[in-house]
Parts: sequence; structure tokens; C-alpha cells
Amino acid sequence: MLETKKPVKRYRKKRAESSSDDRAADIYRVAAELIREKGFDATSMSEIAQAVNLTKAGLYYYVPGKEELLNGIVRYGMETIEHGVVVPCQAIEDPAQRLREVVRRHTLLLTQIGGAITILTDEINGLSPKHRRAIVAKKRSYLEFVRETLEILKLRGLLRECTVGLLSMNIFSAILGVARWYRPGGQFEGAEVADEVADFVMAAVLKA
Amino acid sequence: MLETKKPVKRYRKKRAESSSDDRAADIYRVAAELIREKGFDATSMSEIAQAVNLTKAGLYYYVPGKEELLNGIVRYGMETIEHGVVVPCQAIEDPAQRLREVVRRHTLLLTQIGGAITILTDEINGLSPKHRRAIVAKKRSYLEFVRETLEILKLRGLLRECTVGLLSMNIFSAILGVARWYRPGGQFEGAEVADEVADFVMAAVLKA
DNA sequence: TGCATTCTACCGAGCGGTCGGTAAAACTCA
DNA sequence: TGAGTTTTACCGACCGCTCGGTAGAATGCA
Repeated sequence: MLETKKPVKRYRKKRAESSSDDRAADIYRVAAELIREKGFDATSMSEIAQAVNLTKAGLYYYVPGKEELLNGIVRYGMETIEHGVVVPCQAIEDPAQRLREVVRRHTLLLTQIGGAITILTDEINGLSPKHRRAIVAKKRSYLEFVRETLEILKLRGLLRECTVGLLSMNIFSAILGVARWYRPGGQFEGAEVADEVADFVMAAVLKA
Repeated sequence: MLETKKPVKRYRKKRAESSSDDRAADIYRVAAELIREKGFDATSMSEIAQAVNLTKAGLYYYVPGKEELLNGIVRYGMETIEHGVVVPCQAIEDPAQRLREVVRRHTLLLTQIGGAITILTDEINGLSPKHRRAIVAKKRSYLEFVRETLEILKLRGLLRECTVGLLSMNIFSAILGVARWYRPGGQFEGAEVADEVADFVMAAVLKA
């Protein structure tokens, strides 16, 4: 996740079941889940602290501030998209296949580590202007990547007749919408949803 | 200590020309816009008061409380959907035509009175459990309406092969996603977007 | 005058964040 | 090895501030 302190065995009082690798990463993970459920403003530092068995003061030993906490989560989400979607898909030559993989992989990530990626798209208002600009820029370049893929499809006459700018927005709507309702352990598996969303998008994009 | 009393100099500001009757409606409208821009928690009652040229106490003459304010906005949004989408579309016999109109009309409303309808889908967490349940129930029946339309299409062999439950979620994703990016006065007209989203959905739904 | 409207002045609760302090683990080095 | 020292990991108490909300006086209008 993000840089953390030395790997020191802890066993203070209760809890501290080793299992997870390190405390700070734990905190960021739990915080991401809480923030996704209740929203950034509605989630207090005390709540987050309680959720990881700390007092607020104890929490501040690991986290420099609320805004930085959010920033860490968002940056992690962005990196996950970068490594898990953009990089592998840039290697795909066929534009239709590439688009399909973008949609499938992004949706799959959403179902797997929902917290960070959902927050990434929903809570950028809580960020400082500097951090917000950085995130917005990355999102824009991701959008551009998808747009270019659509342009290639258009050139080859494979695209349904439509406005490419609006089409790309619709595609992101379909992907990000999953975060609105999907909950792990529910009726559908992540892979199932990812395939279905990919089918949905491809049917909407390609010429009939 | 220092003298703190201020002179009782006061002046009377001319009231806006609007009649006092729709002052409350004005307030709800402005509040909806503010809340959509900044989020419910991040929008304070003082800000809302300022936006309608009142002090906070003055605002409370018209509004019983923050939660009730949100509830009023959300209920208005729900009624708008009801009268502007569900009722007119229930009268349409042809399932494909009906689905198309649902998507088009809902999207169009989103671009026209974005505030209330966006909040309707994004800020239900701020509601009291009672009010939240009521809204969730209405949303569910709306979803069911769309689902049934899809089932009819399936029976007639017009539906692309897919899971209907997931398809309906994808359709709502496409509609609601517009609220994420659309701003009046931008690059696209509301009607343009509504048609494009409707095309997108129909292409994704119907058998090729 | 009486009523509708809007004000000033204030409250308690909860927020993000800090401070001083400390038990126990980890690190020295004779 | 073990006494002395430093570091890690945390807590209780508290601070300044803003929030939603209220009491009651002041004002405008019929």
C-alpha cells in the first residue's frame, strides 16, 4: 500500500492477531471500507480508530491527518487501476479486445477491493487542491486512453454510429455504477459481474 | 474587559421581488444545488442561509431542520421521477419503446433539475432510517418496473443473451452516471445526452 | 396594533488534531 | 549476560473551532 515502518512483532494487550502484514496498511484498508460505506465527511477519525482498536491519539501515530489518509487511499486506488488495468491493456493490439479487457479488469478490481477504487471516484472533494489536481490529471489520461481505443474502432468502421465523447462517458458510467450496488458475498460473483458489464459495453459499442 | 457592544445601527434590506409564498421552494431549490455540488455533510446550514440571503436563524423559520431539508429535496426528486418517467412510460405498450423512453426521460430530467435527482441517489445516508426506508422502497419498485419490461423483451426473444438482474443494474448505471459529469451550459445539450444514453442502452439490450 | 419575518447572540456536542506521558520491546556495550 | 539507554506504540486529557439548532428581541407591513 504505502511505505510503512519496520516489521516489528507486536502483541500489545489483546488482538494483534498477527495474520496481516502490517498495522498501517491495515488501518488504511479498514478506513477505506468505512469511508466507502458512510462517506468521507461522515466518518470521524475516532470511528476509524475504534475500528482498528486504537484511540484517536493512537491512530495519529500512524496517520498524519485525515486528508492525508484519504489521499493515501485514493493514490493506492489509482495505482491499482494503473497496474491492474492500463498497463496490461496497453499491450493488447486489437482495439475491441483491448476495450473489453479494460472494462472487465476495471470492474473486477471494483468488486475485489471496492473501498479504495470507489473512494477514488466519489470523494475527491475531500482532497487538497494539489492532490486533487494530481488525481484528476491521472483520471483524464485514463479517459483519453479509452477514447483513443474508441477512435481506432471508429476508423475501422466497427463502431456504432454515435458521439465518441459521450460514448466514453457512458462506458465509464457502466463500470463505475457497479460500485453503487455491488457488495462482496452477495448474489453475484465479481468475475460474473465483470464479464456481464464487459458484454454490456461491447454490445453497446460495436456496430450491430 | 473590552467593550464589546456594537451600535444598534441596522438597516432593512429590500426583499427579493419574489412572493413570500415560494420563498420556501426557493430555499429548497438553492439548497439542492449546493448539496449536489459539495455533498450533504460538507454543506452547512449557514452556507445555505447565506445563499438565500438569510441568517441561519432566519433560514430555520422556513426549514424545520437539516435532515428534513434533505428529506424534502429527496422526496421532490422521487416525485419528479414518478410523474416525469414512470407514469408516462407505463402507458407505453411496446416494451422496447417503453424502455427507451424510461432511459431518455430519466436522463433528460437529470440534466434539467440535476440537484434533487442526483441527491436522491447519492445522499440517502443522511436520511433518518424511517425516511430512508421509504425512499429505498420507491426506488425498488422503480427498478422492478424496468425489470419487468426487460422480462417481456426476453419472452419475445428480443433480448441479448444475458442475466436480466445484472442488465437492469447496468442500465441504471448508464443513466445515473450522467449525474457524475454533466453540467448545464457545458459541451452538450441535455436532450442530446438523453438521446445518446438511450441509444447506448438500447444497443446494449436488444439482440444484435 | 398584531402578525409575519428576520435578526443578534448564544449553546452544547462533536470534530480534527496535539500534548505530555509511559509500558514494554529493542538496542547497546562492557 | 545483563544493566542502562533508546525507540516503538500507544493513551487520557485537552484545545480551538465549527456545527446544527434555539431564544427572544427587533423590524416591516396590513
